[in-house]
Amino acid sequence: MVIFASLLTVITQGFMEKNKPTVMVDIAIFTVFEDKLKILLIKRGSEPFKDSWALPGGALNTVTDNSLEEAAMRELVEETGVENQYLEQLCTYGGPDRDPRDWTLSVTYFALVAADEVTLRAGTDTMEAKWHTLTQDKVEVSLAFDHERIVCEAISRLRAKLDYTDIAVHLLPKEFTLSELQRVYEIIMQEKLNKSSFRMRVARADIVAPINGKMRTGSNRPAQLYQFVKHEGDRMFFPRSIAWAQERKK
Amino acid sequence: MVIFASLLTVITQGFMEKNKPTVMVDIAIFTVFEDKLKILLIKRGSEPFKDSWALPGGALNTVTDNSLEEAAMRELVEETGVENQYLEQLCTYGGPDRDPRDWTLSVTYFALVAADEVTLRAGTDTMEAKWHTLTQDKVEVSLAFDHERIVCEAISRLRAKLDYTDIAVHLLPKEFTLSELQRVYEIIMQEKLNKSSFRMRVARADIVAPINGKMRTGSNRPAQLYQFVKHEGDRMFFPRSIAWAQERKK
DNA sequence: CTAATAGTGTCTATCAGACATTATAAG
DNA sequence: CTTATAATGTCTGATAGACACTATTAG
Repeated sequence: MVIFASLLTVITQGFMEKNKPTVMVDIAIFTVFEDKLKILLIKRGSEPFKDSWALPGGALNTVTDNSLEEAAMRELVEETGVENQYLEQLCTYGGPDRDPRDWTLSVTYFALVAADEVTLRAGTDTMEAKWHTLTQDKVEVSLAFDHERIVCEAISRLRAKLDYTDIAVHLLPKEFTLSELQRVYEIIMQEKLNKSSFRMRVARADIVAPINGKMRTGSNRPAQLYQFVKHEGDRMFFPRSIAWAQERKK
Repeated sequence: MVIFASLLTVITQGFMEKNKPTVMVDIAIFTVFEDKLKILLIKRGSEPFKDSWALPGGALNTVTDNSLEEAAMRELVEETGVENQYLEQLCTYGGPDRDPRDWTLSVTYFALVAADEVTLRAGTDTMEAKWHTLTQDKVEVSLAFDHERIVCEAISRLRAKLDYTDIAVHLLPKEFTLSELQRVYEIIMQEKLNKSSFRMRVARADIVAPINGKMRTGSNRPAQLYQFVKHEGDRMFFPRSIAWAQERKK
């Protein structure tokens, strides 16, 4: 009986090994321009979900990919043409019904790119890549698979991290003013922030440095240009969180 | 024996199929007792890493598992005998060298259980489950695969979330005193916390409620017993983070 | 009484937010 | 001059941390 049971186990495991899930790597790539948070989507050229929009991604290939991060970075560079961008693992989703073809597992990432450095991959015969505006955390088009949920999760993470880290600098060009940085925070947080508080916090966090003598000119007082200063762990911890403070207002 | 051999062939062929990785679900299960943070480890009964300790886990079964979460929860219940514990996805690791047998992908979770509710699975012939004390974020035994890295990541996440959420209540029995709750925080944060500040924050967060009339007695002033109050989203956001405050001291 | 732990009160430094004020450009 | 935006200053309320203090049990 014991032998029979263990045999069953082996058989089951045998089937299981054969029935591995298909593993995908999908990325939510964000940028900010036109005063809006944007996400990069790909129009699907084939079934399932033909003509729907989806997150850039692809199947993991164990022969060519040496890590998940590498697979994600490859996809990111392929789509945006930009290397060394901010990339962070998000969540992993799995289930039998995510894709009608198979039990699939998606390891999702989220990436931040500066709009001015991106050159979208030329639209091929079947695939079209396009920035979509996020309004109330949603795009206007319907998304393939469970990608809508992934987008929500990605925005939620982005907003959470914005509150206690410096990652917003990755959305800006190499040189930027503090007002521009604050504007990015406001666009993503969907809240107006206090100028002096914001500046004090940014100064304390020590993540930007003025570029001596360089100013952004216009028909008003010129603004000091800053650049991002790399930090080990590149985190800036705010002593109080912006989100909490705003929570208190209600 | 012949049956075994042919089954092995099937298994091997399964591995080769379509360049898919083998998918594992591993869990870092924490508890607190004896004034120490503990993690549940399993002694491996077979190669590779025979006799090393590893995180509880197993291969994802696409035939029986309907989601990753379900697979993780099954593993958690199997090991601890406790249902409905705190379970959260951690990270996903993948690479060709994590396991000598195959390109593997581990979806890792972390779980919190109350020590008094756990009954460790009876040790079978080959597997032994045991709580290991974490000292300086390390166990005294060597871990299989890249599980040491996963444990580090899990502790780091636990500590981070402790700072702005209420998850520590999941490490305590159903009834507890505020001093006990504070002690759990101190054990994990490895810092002594201020009593009045801690109590004010806990009170404001509104996540525990006194159990009317119930007191813990001893050879000192009796302490009010509290119970956990479920909250939607079950998060308590501290207006200032404990960690930051302590960062400032240096 | 003492010992031990529970629980509260007071003071201080710090910080976010609100709002005002000054600075510097173009036209 | 006006307009626009940059940048700084001032005041207030909230709060974490330090530390002292009171409360309540057992023995």
